[in-house]
Formats: sequence, structure tokens, C-alpha cells
Amino acid sequence: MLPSSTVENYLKALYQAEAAESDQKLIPIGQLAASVGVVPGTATTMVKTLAETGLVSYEPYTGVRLTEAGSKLAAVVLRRHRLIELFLVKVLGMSWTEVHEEAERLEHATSDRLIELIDHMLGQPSVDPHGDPIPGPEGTVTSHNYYNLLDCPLHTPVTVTRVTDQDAQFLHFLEINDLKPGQSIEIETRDPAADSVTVRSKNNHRIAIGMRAAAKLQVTTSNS
Amino acid sequence: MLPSSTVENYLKALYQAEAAESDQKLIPIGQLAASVGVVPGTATTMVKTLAETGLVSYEPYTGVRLTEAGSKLAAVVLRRHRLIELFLVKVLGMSWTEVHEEAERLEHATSDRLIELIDHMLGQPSVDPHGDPIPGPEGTVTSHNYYNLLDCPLHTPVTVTRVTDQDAQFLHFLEINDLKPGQSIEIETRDPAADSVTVRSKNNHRIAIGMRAAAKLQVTTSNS
DNA sequence: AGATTAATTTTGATAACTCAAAATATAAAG
DNA sequence: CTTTATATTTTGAGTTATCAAAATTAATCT
Repeated sequence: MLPSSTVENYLKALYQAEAAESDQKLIPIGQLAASVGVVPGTATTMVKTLAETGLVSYEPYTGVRLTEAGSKLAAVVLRRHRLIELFLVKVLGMSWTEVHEEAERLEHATSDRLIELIDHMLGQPSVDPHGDPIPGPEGTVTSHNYYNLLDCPLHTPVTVTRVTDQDAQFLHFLEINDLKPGQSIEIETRDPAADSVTVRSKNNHRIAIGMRAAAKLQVTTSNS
Repeated sequence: MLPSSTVENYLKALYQAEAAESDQKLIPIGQLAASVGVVPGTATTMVKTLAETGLVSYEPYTGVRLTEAGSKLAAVVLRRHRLIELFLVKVLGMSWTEVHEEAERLEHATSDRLIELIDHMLGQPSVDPHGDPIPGPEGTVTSHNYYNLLDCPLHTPVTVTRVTDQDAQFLHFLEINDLKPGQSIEIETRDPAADSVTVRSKNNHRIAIGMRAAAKLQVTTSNS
């Protein structure tokens, strides 16, 4: 039986939560519920059926974790999502700030066939417009460990390579401030007390962003 | 409230049933149920709620008809479906024989925005790969009245312009016999007793097809 | 008209997903 | 080590869409 889009969304949320916590601890139900957008009770019920299907392992009052099978399925959904995003940007000329919503619906309606055609047309890309890695057809991911604006070296040119937030407002903010993936920037100051990071971007423009936002911008140095 | 894909499918089925019957009579519930793929009782229930929403008018034991609103919505769904089909063929290189299934799912997951981008990229086309007319953004259709292989003139070159069946097997049959839309053909014989129509296609190939199939092939003469 | 047949509607159940709010378990704080 | 706060689970109920099968209506055929 093929999974409903609801199931796909739960798995995807778990996959991303697990990826965010680099260690392999359980995801609490409340967090899962919040990111899927349901009340906690609903998530509990759903998780129990996912556990019966063998897609997650569940420890009551403690949390959930994807099984091998669940993780693979989630990766396939993310593959669809990210290839669609890139396709919408590259082929249809949509803005990277708006493709997330669209992909969120399309990812549940595309056949494997179509996804592989898109993959081929795009030249088997490895990252989507936000710099998120695109899993392979079998759900294998090659994930890099980038710096973010909080731990990268100061006064050193770095390139924005990944943005770990899909909010259109935020992405738009990055766009108008030359902080899109691909752009070269340099950190000037980092002030935890002021909760602020000062960035020098293209054309020597200076912008201060909060540390919450800074953590969402991942960068690479020229030698990595 | 935006309509569920189930509702969209019911409306689409009704729209196409009404288009098939050129006169404006009611569509019997049984027929609707069959084309949506549910048992009649289910269709009855659904039709009653559609009637409450004002999308259809319903006469118990007699049949259903789309209202103005329902008709418009159905046309918008068909617009999505047909633009997607053409897009899949033109841009992604899929075969016209296989795009129907894919569009059947995608049509419920595409935003107006995306549809208009596709429309623009394709140059605001008027027909899909099967020759079906593409309704405008507001649900307006310009429908032609083509001949079909049962009533077109004999021994006269005609061009296949529309195929009113989405079955992949059938479409594949047409493809390998040079009967795709755009192809020029000529009717040689028509024999009701034998339930057979003989067609001469490109390269003087002759093929006999049943009248049931012949009725699904619409053609235009050179002067129309 | 009366009986048979065919289509339609109704009824009762089910599956998947959800919420609100009560009950319970765990963690934190005094 | 109790009390309090927080997170989780359970319970009861609602929505949408479906089917099987019984009941009803309409149509057809002597």
C-alpha cells in the first residue's frame, strides 16, 4: 500500500527533525505535532499507527525515531520535494522564495517516472535552490557539514551555501540583502550580548542580523 | 472554501458527460458514479452535498446537471489537466499516451500561479496533446464541432485533430498506426454490418478499426 | 393494469484524520 | 519528597468519503 500524503508529511517532519539534531536522540511528540501542524494528541495517534506499519519506533512519553524503512521513504519524499523546487526555479522561472509552498503539494502527486525525468533534465543536481541536499532515488543522502554564521571564521570570505528555513518572508529578506546561496560574504562582528551578527555582503553593504537568523545561514570557506 | 480533489473529480466527470451529450439533458447518477469510479449510492450522497453547495442542480431519480458555478469550476480543473498534459509532453518529453494518469493527480496540486506560468511558457495553447480544447483562465471554452470517422466524407484527405479516449492502450495503438493527432488520413470504406472502418494512413498503410473506436477519432477536412 | 426488471436512494458501517478536553505521566522546583 | 508545571496520552466526538445491502421508485413488458 502506498503511503497517504499525511503519512509522507509526518515522515518528512521526523526526517528533518532528526537531521537537525546531529546526535541520534528521539524526537518528542510535541515537536513533531508542531511541525506537522496538528495537536499533540493527533500526533500520538498517528505515530502509533506508523509504529505498527514499521516506519517509526515509538517509546511512549519519550519520543519517536524513524526506522530504516521510514527514513528511506522520507528521503524519497524529500527528493521529490527538492527536485520539484529546483525544477520550478530553473525551468519555470519561479522565485526561490515561493517554490516551497508549491512543492509541498506537488511532492505528493508526482510519479517516480516524472521525478526521474525532472532529475535527468536538471542534470542530476545535488542541491535544491536553498542548498538542501537532494537524496538519491534510493533515499541515500550525502550531507555536508557546513559552518553557519555563528561558527564560521571572522573577517574571511565565505560563500552562502544553504538556508535552513523556508519562510518566504525570510528568504525574501535574504534576497534583497544579497545573502542568497552562491553569494560571497564576510562576517565583521559577532556580539552575543546584542544578539547580533554583522555581515558585509556584495558591494560592501553591511547588514546586522539576529543570531537566530544567523544560525540558519550555512556557508563554506574557499578551501573547503 | 476550496474544493477537495474528490469534488473536483465529480465536477470534471459531469462536465465531460454533459459535453458528450450535445443536448442539455441531465446526467443519470449511475453514469456519474461509473465515471468517477464509485458505487451509485456514494454518488447520490456526494451529489446531494454538491447541490447544497450550489455546484449542481439535482433531481432525485432523474439526474444531475452542473450549475453555472459548477461548470466554471469544472472548466478550471480541465484547464489545469490539459495544460499539464501538454506541458509534460512538450517540456518533459513524456509520451502523449501516458500523460493522462500523471495529470490526473497533478491537476489537484497546482496553484493558479503555476498554471499561468505553464500556459505562458507554452504560448497559451488552445488544445492539449489529444486535441481536447483548453478552457481559458475564467473557464471559457471555444469548442469546435469536428467530424469523426463515422460521419466524415469518404475518399477525402482529413487530419486527425482530436481523440476522445484517454486509455493508454488505445492511444498506443493509434500511435503505432500513424493515427495520432496531426496525421493526415483518408477513409476508404465504412461497413456497418462488419462494424468496421478502413483507413488509409501515411505511406498508404491500411488499417481496419471498429466503429466504436472510429467514433473516438475526430478529424478536420482541409477546408474547415 | 400488474408483474418483472433496472436504477436510485437509504441505511448502517467503516476507514483515515482531526480536535477539545480530561486523565495521566514525567520533570522541575521548592 | 511533595507540590507544581509541563508534556503526553486517552477519550469522546466530528468530518469526509467510501461500500454493502436493503428499501424504494421508475421503467418495461406482457
